[in-house]
Amino acid sequence: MNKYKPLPRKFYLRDTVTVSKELLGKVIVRTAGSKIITARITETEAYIGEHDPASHSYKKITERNKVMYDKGGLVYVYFIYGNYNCFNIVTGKKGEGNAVLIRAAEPQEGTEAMKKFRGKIKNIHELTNGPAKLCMALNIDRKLYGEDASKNGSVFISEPLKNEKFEIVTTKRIGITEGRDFPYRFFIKDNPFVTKHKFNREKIYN
DNA sequence: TATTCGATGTGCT
DNA sequence: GCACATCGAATAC
Repeated sequence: MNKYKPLPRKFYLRDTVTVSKELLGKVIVRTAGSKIITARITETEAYIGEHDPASHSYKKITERNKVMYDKGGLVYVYFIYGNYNCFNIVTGKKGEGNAVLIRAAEPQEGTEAMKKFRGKIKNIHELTNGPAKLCMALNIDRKLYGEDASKNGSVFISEPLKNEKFEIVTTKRIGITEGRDFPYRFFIKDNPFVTKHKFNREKIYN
């Protein structure tokens, strides 16, 4: 378990788009007791409070979004559509209101545990290829709201054990009605553990 | 294979 | 009340 080390705070204290892209290929480490689940991030979206009407932080601080205005590296989990959770990491400095939504990942360690959390699935790609699926597989819910992902806690982000080369594809974001034209969705090219969507074919930069 | 639609609870108006 | 950063089953083709 000590093979994983949290990325430092300063990683998150940067431009949200930069952090979104650089989170690709990093590893989510989820610990619960002696068990460990890890998954390599394959898809992210940027939400930027200042100019982005799709962001929960576009208007003002509320009980739900307040952690987005705290310092980069904290975990923002929100509940959506009556059933699901989504996992985000706050970026930038205190007061800015930015976050990166982790939309998909590639299971590494603990796949049996993930299957148990997910229930019946037909194939392994369905385990984590969507923001709510990822949360189910990693047993992430609002209890983790405000956790520090730059500390060695129950959930954090680490460098991968071995770096693999990949290309990044940029598209518009998925599943939103406002601010849909911003090219703020990023995923690893040709990786099967990515949300299936027609935007995958309408990529914006190579 | 592509598209539609219901389930579901919380936060904000 | 209603909209919602979704999923998965059902329907249409």
